[in-house]
Amino acid sequence: MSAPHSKPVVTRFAPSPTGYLHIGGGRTALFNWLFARGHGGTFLLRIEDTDRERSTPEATEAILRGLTWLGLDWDGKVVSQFDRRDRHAEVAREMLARGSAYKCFCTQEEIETFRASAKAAGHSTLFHSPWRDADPASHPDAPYVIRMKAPRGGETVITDAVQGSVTFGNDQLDDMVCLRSDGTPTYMLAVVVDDHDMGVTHVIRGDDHLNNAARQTMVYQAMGWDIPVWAHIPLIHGPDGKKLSKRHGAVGVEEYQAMGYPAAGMRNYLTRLGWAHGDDEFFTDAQAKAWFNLEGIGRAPARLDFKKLENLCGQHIAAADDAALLHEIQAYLAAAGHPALTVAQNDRLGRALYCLKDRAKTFPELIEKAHFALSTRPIVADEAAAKALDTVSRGILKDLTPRLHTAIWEKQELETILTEVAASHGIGFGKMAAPLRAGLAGRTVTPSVYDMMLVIGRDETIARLTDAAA
RNA sequence: GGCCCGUUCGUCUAUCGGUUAGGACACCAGGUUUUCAACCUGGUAAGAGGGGUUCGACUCCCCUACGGGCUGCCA
Repeated sequence: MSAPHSKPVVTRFAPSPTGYLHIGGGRTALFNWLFARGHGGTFLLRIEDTDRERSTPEATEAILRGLTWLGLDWDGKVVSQFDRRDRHAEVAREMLARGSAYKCFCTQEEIETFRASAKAAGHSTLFHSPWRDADPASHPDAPYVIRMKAPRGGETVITDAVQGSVTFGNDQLDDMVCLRSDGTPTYMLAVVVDDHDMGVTHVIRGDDHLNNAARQTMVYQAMGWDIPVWAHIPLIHGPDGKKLSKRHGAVGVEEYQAMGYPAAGMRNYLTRLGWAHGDDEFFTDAQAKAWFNLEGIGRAPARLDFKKLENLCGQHIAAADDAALLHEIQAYLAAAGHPALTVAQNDRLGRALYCLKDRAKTFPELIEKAHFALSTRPIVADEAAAKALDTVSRGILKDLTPRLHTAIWEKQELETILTEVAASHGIGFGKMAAPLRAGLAGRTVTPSVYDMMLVIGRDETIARLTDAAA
């Protein structure tokens, strides 16, 4: 870490709106959010839309939706980088006035030609503009870009909270373009101006920007601005260790919602991926905020492990508050394109959650096990369940139903009755559970038969069992 | 090509010169059980390779290998 910052923490997430919110971007946002929230700081959101060709409002919407689903709330208004282009141009001119930048009249064709031949000859492709030290009197009346006048000798050192001290020889850094020939700013300039103007104290971003940090440092120095604390975090890789791409399956954050992972589980998993706090694996948001620090971030890229994600999600579902869980399930259903629950289904699912949430790792799994609560008569047994409803079993059910009419509808009593009925037929309760499941749920995989009976109630239980026994 | 970063069980990681290298997920075996899930017990499994420095290296330095990133008037 560099000099201690006594200023309040300000972090930001700055995606470019060229597609959905990538899972790696989601984690970057999460880290920034956790760091800000854990330090009583501010978390800002800036859309880097200076590339007009590739930026779309749809992508911005998708990114906002992804962040919202993940539960990452930002402070203040979303900043559009493009809206700040006049300010960026102003800074470029200021650099020009200070002599730390210059006008370059080379055309893109010239530069491309140079790079192609340099590459072919095996030389460095760093471009050295002949206009760097040209007399302004010789400037033609033609389009130009404003380039940073980067120091030629010496080295630039960046101090990174994750990567440590990283040194770049200045001969490796060329005079980057700050203002394009059409007057629009480049990312390299805009990111520095915006981070400065927005008061960003900690830049936590992917380590694909590590090299850029050296270039950006030069802009800070040229303008005499304070350099933020850098924290370049490794990218997330696919299960095979390769760069995460579409062929690995889900890359967009919203896909994870559609697959039925609870947001709290995603946050926990993503936080733990590439960051550690001793041996802690399962933790709440409050704990994550309190514990998260830059020192705990690893330096190697981490691979996505869906098994572990599921395990953590299962724990979060089990720990969730019923009402909140119900809301999230409804949102999942909508995101996955499933029909919404009816009022009756919603009511019964809400009452069934207590016996469902301990046995599901994802929402699809929970919904599957909630089949008994979401269905109405007649309950149609699936193939496996139907096998449990043979003649003998139906006879037992017929024997059972009359006794349920007068039973006290609570677990203890039901247990007593079912055990007695089973015993009277010379079988253990285990043998009786299968036909009960088939009759009550039409499935072989369900919650406890007692829980199902309690959730759907006496009348429905008797009706379903009577149906099954017929 | 040049520059930069990385490398501990299959996976995520702990360790910040001295540990029988720990935990979690996954996996295997056994137990429990009302299906599933859960739970209990036990087990397999790691410092990329090679040089140094040191009384002592996973830990510090160098080289190699492998992986990744940057090298744009993209971000």
